[in-house]
Amino acid sequence: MSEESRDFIRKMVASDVSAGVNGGSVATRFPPEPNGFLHIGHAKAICLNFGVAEEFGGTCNLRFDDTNPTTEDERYARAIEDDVRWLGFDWNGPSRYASDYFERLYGHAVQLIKDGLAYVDSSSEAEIREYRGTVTKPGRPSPHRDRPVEESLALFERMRSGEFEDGTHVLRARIDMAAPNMKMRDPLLYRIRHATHYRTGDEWCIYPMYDWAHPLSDAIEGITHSLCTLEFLDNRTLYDWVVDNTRPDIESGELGAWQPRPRQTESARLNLDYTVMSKRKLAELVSEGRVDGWDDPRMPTLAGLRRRGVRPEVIRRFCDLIGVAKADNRVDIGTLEHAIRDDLNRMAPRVMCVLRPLRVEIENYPEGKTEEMEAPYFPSDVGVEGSRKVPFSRVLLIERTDFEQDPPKDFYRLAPGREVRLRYAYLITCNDVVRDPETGEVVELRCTYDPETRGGSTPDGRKVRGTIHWVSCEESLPCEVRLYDRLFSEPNPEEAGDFKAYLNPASLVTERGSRIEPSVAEDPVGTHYQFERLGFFIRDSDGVEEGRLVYNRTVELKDPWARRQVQDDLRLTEQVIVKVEKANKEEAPAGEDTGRRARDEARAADPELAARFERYVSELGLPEEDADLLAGDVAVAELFEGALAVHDSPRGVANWIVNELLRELKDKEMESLPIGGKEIGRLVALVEDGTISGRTAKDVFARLVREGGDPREIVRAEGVEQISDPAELRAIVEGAIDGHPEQAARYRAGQSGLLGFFVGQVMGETGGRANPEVVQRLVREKLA
RNA sequence: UGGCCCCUCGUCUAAUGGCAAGACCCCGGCCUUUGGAGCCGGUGAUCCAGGUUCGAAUCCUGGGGGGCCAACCA
Repeated sequence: MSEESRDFIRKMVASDVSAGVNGGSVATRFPPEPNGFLHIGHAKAICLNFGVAEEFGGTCNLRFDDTNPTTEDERYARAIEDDVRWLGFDWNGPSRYASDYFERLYGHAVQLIKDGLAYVDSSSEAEIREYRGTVTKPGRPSPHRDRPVEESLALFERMRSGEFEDGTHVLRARIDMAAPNMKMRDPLLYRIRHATHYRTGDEWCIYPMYDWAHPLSDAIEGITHSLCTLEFLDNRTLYDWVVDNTRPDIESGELGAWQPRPRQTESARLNLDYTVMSKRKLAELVSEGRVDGWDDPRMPTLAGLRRRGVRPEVIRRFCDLIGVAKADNRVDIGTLEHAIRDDLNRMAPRVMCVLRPLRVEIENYPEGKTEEMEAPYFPSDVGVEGSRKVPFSRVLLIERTDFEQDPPKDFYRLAPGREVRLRYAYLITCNDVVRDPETGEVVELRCTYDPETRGGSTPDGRKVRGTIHWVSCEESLPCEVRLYDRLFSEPNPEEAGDFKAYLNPASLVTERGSRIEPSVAEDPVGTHYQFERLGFFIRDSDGVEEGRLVYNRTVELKDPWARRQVQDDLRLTEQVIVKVEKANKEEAPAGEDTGRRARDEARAADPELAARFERYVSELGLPEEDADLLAGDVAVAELFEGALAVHDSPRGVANWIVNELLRELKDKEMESLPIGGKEIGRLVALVEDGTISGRTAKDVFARLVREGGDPREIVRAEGVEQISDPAELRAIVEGAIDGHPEQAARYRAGQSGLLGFFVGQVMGETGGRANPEVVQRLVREKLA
């Protein structure tokens, strides 16, 4: 990961480390549920978790989140371990299992009941749903919500001992049935499930839910940074609740005293064009036989990608390329393909294979003669040494698509009367075309070769544009070639209804009559090749027992000619459409201002607030919008008036409160701020009388919010008074200009946006003390 | 009583309030015994409207658009 542009997670971890949070240690975890195979979306999570641990000298655990006995299986756990190792990562210590913590989790639950924070609910599933309310309707308390602690304790114990049927009781956290965040409406912690767990067998018949098991597992393992995907955002509040309401030693000690204290951070999951990433949907494709197992080369699973011929370093590189952020995304499959080609181009030896053979007889080449043509494994620009011999004889096979009876414009392969180069061999000219008398299909070409061009060179210097691949009819080996393409024909198959309706019928085309040069005969399964002019391929495990050769296409070569043939370049038309749509997009009608409505209601309920609003507009002359914000909340209004008491500048003070203070109040209460109106007033006064620059004021404000104090004192102590004297600034301005001659030239050439660049330089140089207006004038003068 | 998150070239990701950058894709050109690779160049973006500021992709307000949450799944 490059120094200069780190993603927001790495920035956060870096800042935690340097601030000494958790003693500066970093511990992450990758927590899959063993209920399916890992896919490339998991690879993104793996690269993130292991990558962060590596880069900050921390550790990363592998933990199986196996709290649902009905879906999980040992074979998935082993396959996941294999996949993580294959990707090139090694986890900290042994694999961990949430199921190893069942006893401890149970103990924490018992304590939670004792603390009055959980209860056994004996409602039915339907009742619980009913009582939970909806996103717009608050929930109602369950009739069992106030069950005595002893009763819940006894019931919970009996749940564990197996006395109850599935679904008869659950353990719930007692939080808030009316919480706007649905996750906080008394979430379920345990359910009864009489099922055999693949690890704990029949030892348990109650199983913890994700929201209970996950934060506690993190806390138990000493995880510092619990990284997950965006859909768990709402769960974070509950995550923190669990951590804050449990104790490391269960019964004694301080609530939430976990050390380190794990923090959850969410980032966007990966979506890839032309495939699906949901485990459920992938499982469906497998179970319905739409694909040939989890490792079908069309699957986005790591097992599938591996069999397709994608190397682990490619997947890591791909994860690097796509980055980590919070915006929903859908990554172009081309980015993956680029990474694959980039890798294979450098490591895959070139060989020749003819997919759909067309017979070519060289009429002037002696019958029975065979020559060995020397063919390098890599083109010179790759720089890898090595070569093999390719047998050449009178009867050859070339690609059917490399011949055209009536060649289109710019076609420079074989056609009647045309000459092409056979790669590493001779130049040949097509003299005659033999057709099937019945069907008229071309079955054979009659050609002559130029003996002077052995190896493909032209001693006379003539230019031959076309070079095609070939094999000897006699010496080549029969093989099967599987041409894989994207699984779906739609970029986003999940978008509309039944994703299976968009399965690409041509996602696998099998060529059974292909022929390959003999040099590959003994190569093991998993050998990568570039079949010249066709793409990258890998030898598949199928057929080895019978000695058959089977190859999977990993990815095609970039092929502008083929692209041109496929007239409708989808991406291009899509681009045009998007642009047109953008241009035609009408201004949407404005909706209701819900914030304003809330504040209007507050004023309707509080005549004094309403009076303030009126006064701000009529007496103070504030714009209605500002007055609305200032007089929408009593605390804000009082702070405003407190500021006015020390500095009577309604507009200036209002601007500072509206634009700066309101930001601080977004996730904080007014009471928690160490400053009041007086400080704001004094700060604004310092700006308005020119004592400090606006920029310095923001620094001072940030400090005020952090630690309080008197702005005047801070300014004096720090010596950050504004510098407005041109004489004092001139040297600094000149220094900035002389230090950046290139920018100066560009500015003089008309790039006036660079004015800000120079002002920024001077501001930085002076620690924000320079008067920017003066600086701006000086820069203009100097560069005029 | 709904809450929360997100919005930068076609795509993905950068950018202390101070030069909108990189990669993929696409388009030219050079080179070429792969219509590959490589090299050189190019097109192309801050969702919108107000506000704050000397200066806004970034801060404030509002609007628009997208996403997540109402499993005894994770």
